[in-house]
Amino acid sequence: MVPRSRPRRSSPEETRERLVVTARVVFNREGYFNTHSNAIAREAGYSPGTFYKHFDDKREIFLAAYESWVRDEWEQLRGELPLHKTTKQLAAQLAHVVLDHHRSYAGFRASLRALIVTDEKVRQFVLEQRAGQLDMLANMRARKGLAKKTRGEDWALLLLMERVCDSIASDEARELQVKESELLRVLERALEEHLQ
Amino acid sequence: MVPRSRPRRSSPEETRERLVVTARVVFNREGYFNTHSNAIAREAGYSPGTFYKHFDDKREIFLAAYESWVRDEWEQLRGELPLHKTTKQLAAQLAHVVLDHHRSYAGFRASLRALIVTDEKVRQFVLEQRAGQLDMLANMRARKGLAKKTRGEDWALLLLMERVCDSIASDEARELQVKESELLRVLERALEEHLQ
Amino acid sequence: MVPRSRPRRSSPEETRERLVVTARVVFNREGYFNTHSNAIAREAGYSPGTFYKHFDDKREIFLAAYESWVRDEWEQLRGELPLHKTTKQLAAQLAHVVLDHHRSYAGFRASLRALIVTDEKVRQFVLEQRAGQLDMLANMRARKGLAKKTRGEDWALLLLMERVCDSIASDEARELQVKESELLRVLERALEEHLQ
Amino acid sequence: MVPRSRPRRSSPEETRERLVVTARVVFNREGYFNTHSNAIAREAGYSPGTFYKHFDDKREIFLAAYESWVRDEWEQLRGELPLHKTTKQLAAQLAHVVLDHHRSYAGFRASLRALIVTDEKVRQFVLEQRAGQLDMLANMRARKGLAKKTRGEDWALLLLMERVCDSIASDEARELQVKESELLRVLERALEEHLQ
DNA sequence: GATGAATGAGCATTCATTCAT
DNA sequence: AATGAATGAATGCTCATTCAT
Repeated sequence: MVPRSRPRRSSPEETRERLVVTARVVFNREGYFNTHSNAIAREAGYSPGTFYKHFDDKREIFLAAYESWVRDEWEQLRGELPLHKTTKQLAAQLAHVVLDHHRSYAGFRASLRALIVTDEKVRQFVLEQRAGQLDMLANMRARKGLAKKTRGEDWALLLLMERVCDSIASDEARELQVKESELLRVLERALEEHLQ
Repeated sequence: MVPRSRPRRSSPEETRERLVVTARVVFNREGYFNTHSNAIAREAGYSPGTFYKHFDDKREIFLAAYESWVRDEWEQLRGELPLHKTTKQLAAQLAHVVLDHHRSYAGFRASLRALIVTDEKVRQFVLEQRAGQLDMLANMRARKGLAKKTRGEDWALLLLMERVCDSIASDEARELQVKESELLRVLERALEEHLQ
Repeated sequence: MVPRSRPRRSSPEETRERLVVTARVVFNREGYFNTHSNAIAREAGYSPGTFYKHFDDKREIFLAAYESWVRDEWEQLRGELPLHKTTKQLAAQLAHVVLDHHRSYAGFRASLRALIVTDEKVRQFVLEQRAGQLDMLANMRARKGLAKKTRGEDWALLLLMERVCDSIASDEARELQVKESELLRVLERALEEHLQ
Repeated sequence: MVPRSRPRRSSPEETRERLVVTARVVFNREGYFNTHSNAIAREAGYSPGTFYKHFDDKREIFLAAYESWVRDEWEQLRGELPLHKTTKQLAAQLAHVVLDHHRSYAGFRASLRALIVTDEKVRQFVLEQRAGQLDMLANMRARKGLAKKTRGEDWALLLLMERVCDSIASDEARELQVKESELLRVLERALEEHLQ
């Protein structure tokens, strides 16, 4: 809530970046529908006017925040891929990276799901990301000469990972007395089987 | 959009029921955050005042609508359980029932996910439903003398079903060129394995 | 500034009328661009929401106020026409009626002139009123069997009346040490000549 | 809309002049209330800061623009006075010059009328201009030994000219199917009679 | 002299909720 | 039981103006 210290005057790019970073935090904490453009600006240390210099509306900064989050995740995933030898290790690492990301963005992701239904632009944007993930998975298996899977099997794997990670990240699992370790093992096994 | 015809005066129960049924439709169509309490009242053929005679606020009718939807689903699931002999048939039927429900409530469910994060009451309510589902699954396996599974495995199965059905129901899968039949087969296989 | 007393609940028509009457007063006093929709509502004794129940925006109530003013003027003019015998008397009366109206709406009229340029809807609306006035003038002369005048001469007469009345009504004339009586005499003479 | 090319640094007088010239154009095109100070600066090729180095506020540059326009008109009128012999020719020329000016500033003038009511400084400034016009007219007749007219008659003449020219310049007359030539003839006749 | 990022008071508008009828 | 006019706090957004560079 306390305005971050910042230089009194900076480049538009820095300002925009600061706003996006703050938006990630605020959307995640409060949800899209409880977050007001003025609140993002204030928490980033700016006034309402500055927000509207950089974004037409709340939806626009939400998409920017989503993009920035997806970019982060992909970068980390790409970083992990070449590092590990055994399928088992790779599966464990991938599950770990994805879970880590979901942990930071559980609240953000919940709003995302609601927006997809309502907002055509968000829907399109997310679909593109998803298509990219599907293709990456297929390529990975192809490059490594692994067993064929249908696109449906790939998609179901991604959905399982997404939903299980959301469940852990949002504390839902814990409150249902479900052990995180059991869930992670399910994920790792599913990944392993897929990458065999 | 057109107000339904209704008797000018009726019992409180009928009025409440009419409002809940309308709310299911409207929330599903527009999402929670785009639905205005006056709009529900109007579409049900009542005035705003009547709405607030029956519900303290918008959240309350949302929960009532959710409850009514869950009740419907359970009734149908319970109806299917005794009817089928082979595990395979049962798995197929369960997947079918769940998918059917998700199809009618894709929009509703998206709002639900966003509300869970924001609204403690909604969160509690949903958690109770989920706990019930988990227990039912464990009981089912126990009654039939099936192989033991961890609670984590059960929960992962429910999450997979939920998320896959949402993906089909919201057209997400189709737009990603994923075949519904492939997804359904994944679901059925997972269910079968679980109920063996 | 003090909210007018009003029944706690009344018909939409009465509310709308009260808002329009207040708008006439406020627009006239403050000018269109200094008048805020909330201020109209407040001064009429209502809240902001009530304003937007009846009007989409400020422009809409401005047009309603203009229409109501024009209607008043026409009614009074029509009332005068049959009453007077000599052309001289008629001319004096018409000048008097028009001046009276301009006196109450000097401020309103100034905004009107600015809006005509900017706002196409206002422009169209005013043009229709003006066309009506021109036709009325021609008809009047025709019915009384008076000397023919060109449409340009008619229009120039109306413009003279309008502008002179505005000048008196806004105190502009007085501040330029121009005697109101001299201006009125010019008007009456121009009218007389026209109606001869 | 395109910023004019200009030297990176210039004298304060040149900068101010450039801003005023741009302001005339923009105010005329968009109206006072739709013109933003930043837009004037940008269109003149300067930044907002520079604007406020030269003008305390928007009103000040509006007055400067008005003054510059009045100065132009007077210069042209003074240029015409000595050139023509017959009263008829003079009347025609004066009408022509005034109409020409109104044609370029129809939009500007509409805002002016609205501001006069609201803004005391504008009101005073305009009144001074008007007083000057009245005096010039009286002097003209005196110098030429023409028939006496009351100040009211003079003022009515100026108002007629102003309003008729506005009506032509703003296309109002044309849209009412009033012929420009008929209006001009009315003006010329009124002027002639006045200068006889 | 010029910049332009930043400001923030202020206005337009919405919608969940109330209460007199 | 039902009405629906009215509410008003809350939010989105603008734009004249400032000031550190």
